[in-house]
Amino acid sequence: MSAGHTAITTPGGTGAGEPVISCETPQDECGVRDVLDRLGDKWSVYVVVELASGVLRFKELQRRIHGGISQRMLTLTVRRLERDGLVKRTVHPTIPPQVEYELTELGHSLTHLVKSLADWSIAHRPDIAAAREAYDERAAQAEAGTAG
Amino acid sequence: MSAGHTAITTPGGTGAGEPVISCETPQDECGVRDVLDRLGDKWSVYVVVELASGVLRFKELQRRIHGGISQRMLTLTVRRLERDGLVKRTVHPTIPPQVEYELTELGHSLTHLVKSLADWSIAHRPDIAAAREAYDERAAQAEAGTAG
DNA sequence: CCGTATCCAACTAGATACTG
DNA sequence: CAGTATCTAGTTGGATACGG
Repeated sequence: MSAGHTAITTPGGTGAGEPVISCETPQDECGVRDVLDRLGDKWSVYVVVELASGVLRFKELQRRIHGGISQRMLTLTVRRLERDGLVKRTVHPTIPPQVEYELTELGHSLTHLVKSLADWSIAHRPDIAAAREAYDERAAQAEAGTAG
Repeated sequence: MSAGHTAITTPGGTGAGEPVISCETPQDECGVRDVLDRLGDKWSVYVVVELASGVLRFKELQRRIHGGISQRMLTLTVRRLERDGLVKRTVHPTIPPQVEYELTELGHSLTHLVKSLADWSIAHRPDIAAAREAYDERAAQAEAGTAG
């Protein structure tokens, strides 16, 4: 796991030991950008999550996500994931054609991260909601104060 | 850390114990979407990373990221982060004005996640690069085979 | 069934000019 | 210095029609 160009230090007196990400090439942000470019789009995470539980065919995958992903977007998404080696695509040359999707090992290793993300989100959702309310409140008041 | 509606199970014979994310409301993906909506844009992560090391003023922040974030985008980004309670904004009513940005506790707790993301990315970057090359190779060959 | 192609709407982001 | 406003370009995503 030799991280290479990532290091952790703890700033002054903040106490708890928050990680400070430092890298030789700050523009790359140590590669965080890479993962985010992969998962930051609208559907990739959904696909990974659904595939985490097993092999799925195209239509079935579409049905599960069915908050309503279009054929087009599902195709684009699985293609990208396949290209990145996160998803394996198996074509059975039957009639009608049958295509199965599953996570690769690499893809499975990602599910741990996704899990962390989910946990953090759930744990802090109330905090964020509160922060937003407070912010919007202040914004509204500032608006009122500025107007007139 | 009672996760609420996130659960881990291990599928059939895959072996290693990859997490399977399940939730009551699959459309929400257990809230993964939430974090990603926050970090998935082009600049948020950069800001969080830079702020992870300490307090920064607007201009300084812009300079550090300066792969080239515009004033506009930096403003929008820090505002969103502020609204979500990840960043604290302190205005010193001096002349010229001076505004300082720093991570809140909530923001700092996120840096751990970002770190994980970075680590994963760095660890698997070669795998992904290889997968891409292989994929593009295959695609090129398929192209050649189809043509003519 | 699985996918591609096309067209269109919405959003994100950059450049620039201007204000307090 | 910090921020807003405007205008424009690029990208993403959805609907639909069609092809293997």
